[in-house]
Amino acid sequence: MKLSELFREKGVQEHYKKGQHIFRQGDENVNLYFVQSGFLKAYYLSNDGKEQVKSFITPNSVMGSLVSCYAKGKCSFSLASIEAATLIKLPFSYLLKHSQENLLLANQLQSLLLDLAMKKEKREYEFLCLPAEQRYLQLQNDTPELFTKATQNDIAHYLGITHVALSRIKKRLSSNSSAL
Amino acid sequence: MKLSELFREKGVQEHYKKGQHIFRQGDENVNLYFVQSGFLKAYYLSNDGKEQVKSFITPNSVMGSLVSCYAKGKCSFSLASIEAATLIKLPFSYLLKHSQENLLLANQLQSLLLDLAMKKEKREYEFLCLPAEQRYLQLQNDTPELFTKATQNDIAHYLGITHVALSRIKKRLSSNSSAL
DNA sequence: TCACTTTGTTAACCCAGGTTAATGAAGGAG
DNA sequence: CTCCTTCATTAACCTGGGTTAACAAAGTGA
Repeated sequence: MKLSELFREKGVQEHYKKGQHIFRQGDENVNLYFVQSGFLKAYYLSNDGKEQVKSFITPNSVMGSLVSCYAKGKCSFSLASIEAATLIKLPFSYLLKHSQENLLLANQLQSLLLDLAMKKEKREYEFLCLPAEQRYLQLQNDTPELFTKATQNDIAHYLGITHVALSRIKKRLSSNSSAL
Repeated sequence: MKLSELFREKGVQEHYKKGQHIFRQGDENVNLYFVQSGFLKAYYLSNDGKEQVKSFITPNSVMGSLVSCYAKGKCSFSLASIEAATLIKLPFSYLLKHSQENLLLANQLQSLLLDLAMKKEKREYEFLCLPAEQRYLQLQNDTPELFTKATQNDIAHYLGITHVALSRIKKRLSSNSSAL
């Protein structure tokens, strides 16, 4: 059995309107979600009530709170749709159980996790080694489609800055490039 | 077969002196390392030659460059010992191959990856949502033993700041606490 | 149509942290 | 012991980004 089959056969399709939440920080949510269509953002609310964007989620990816799914904690972030979305919901335990008796599935979960780990490693690198301006350029390069869907505010919070700082960066970049 | 057995039976023990490198950024290194003893740091050299610490590695953990092991790229960071260390080296492909036919091993690799993913998620959260001072306090809380082994410089670079800024933070904290 | 909300830009002011450099303490190596 | 290197602290100066607020543009709804 393949992962996609498991989602198709055992998962439940759900529709979300723009701006709706799939789950909220503090919830217990033990599901994985496969994104069929739409556009999501995962974000943290910090202690002082400020929003910081953990990641944007595009179609054909799998999303969920590992801490809640796997470590039986509460979701450390919220998941909401930026664009009307269709998801397939599947309890993580279901996948875990099947992966304990099905090698193909176990290996698919493995490569999912390996890809996730490498993505997170990249983000860690960017926060450690690149200034905000460079992170902005990287993002433009890596996922240009994001700029048509997310607000400047969300993009800034993904980069770890405010929308005011992002606006300044854009101005700086445009004046530099025109000066060349 | 368990993961620990695989390391014990198929791995090669290696000894490193303080300050020695296990691999360097740009190398191809397809091994996983199990840390028997010692203390390591993984660090990036950014374009302008500055060092940033990706992570500290304590005994009983497994370390390696996923990008090099799994994605067949070059190591994106260097791995060096801070304290004399004994490691067991095992090609990642070996683990991957066996995990494709051995469920127990596949599930152990899985939980290794899940733990890694959660650790990285925590770090991402800290960079996004916490100021340097808070990150410092967290680190003190999470791994106090680190402060006896790593230099202020390494700790600062792990926090994403310079050792000068770290010194200022410490001063700020000590004067605040004495004022209470 | 007009009112209201959301979004993006810009300015003014402030502060945390970067940079550079001086100083001192600690620890080898000879 | 002396020299030299590594490590930590501190000061002076500068800059990028946070904060607040004003303003304009673009939706959105009644």
